[in-house]
Amino acid sequence: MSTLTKRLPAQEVEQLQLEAKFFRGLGDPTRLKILELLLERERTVTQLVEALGVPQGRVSSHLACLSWCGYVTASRKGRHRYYRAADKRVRRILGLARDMVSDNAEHLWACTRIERDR
Amino acid sequence: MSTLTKRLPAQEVEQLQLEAKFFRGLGDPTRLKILELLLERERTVTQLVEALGVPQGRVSSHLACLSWCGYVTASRKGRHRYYRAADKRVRRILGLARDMVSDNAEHLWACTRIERDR
DNA sequence: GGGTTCTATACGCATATCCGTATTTTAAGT
DNA sequence: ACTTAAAATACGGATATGCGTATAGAACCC
Repeated sequence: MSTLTKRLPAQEVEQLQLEAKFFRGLGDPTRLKILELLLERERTVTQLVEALGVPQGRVSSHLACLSWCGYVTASRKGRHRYYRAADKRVRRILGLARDMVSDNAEHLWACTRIERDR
Repeated sequence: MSTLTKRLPAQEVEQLQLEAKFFRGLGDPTRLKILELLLERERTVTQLVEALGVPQGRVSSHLACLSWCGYVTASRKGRHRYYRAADKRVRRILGLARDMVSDNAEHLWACTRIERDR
């Protein structure tokens, strides 16, 4: 349980937890790359595996995560399952982040305090 | 080392790691609340401690993290140190996220796959 | 039904990250 | 210089999360 409930209404804390979870959905390089690829065009799991060189099971897991968070949607076509970026807002968020990161790259790179490298 | 280097140039992987780290900076409810408070107006650590009911050391740690990531800036005034949100883009990112989350709250809430509750 | 292809899930391990508590550092005020 | 308020950092413990590997499920074809 979050310590925040000490001062904030439970409902607001829940909302904050959801948003935090949402952002953690973007907190992994592989998921970011997947999203980038899906912003170009829809793709199957197998195509992503090929493009990324990451084991299939892991790609599926990451897609599940992205899907729960609402970043991607999927549809079946025959034997395959096509994934695509869910929303224009996904592109906007990634764009803003990329902007801010490039304004701040060295600084961010040096950060070893709470977030370590991965 | 990320498995991504198997297919992607090291430089691109570094960029993705930075962006992921950047988003993880927003992946905590307390930090989100701090940002929200700092979007209203600048505040000192002590004021944030009071508003949040969170121990001072932890607030400082979270601020350090937010600062490394470029979400907040600080300046001294007398004995105090005032923190403020760094950038209009911070507000935009949080706004977009809040939108997407509210469109997807139940779904996101139910996600227990990769991201668990905290 | 059996086989094949594509995708999703499970499990154990290693590490990242958050928390509680205590301590150190910084700088203002006297 | 000494005191004190304000803020930053340190450390151990607990949990979350990503990875590797293996396995299960689903849809299609014969």
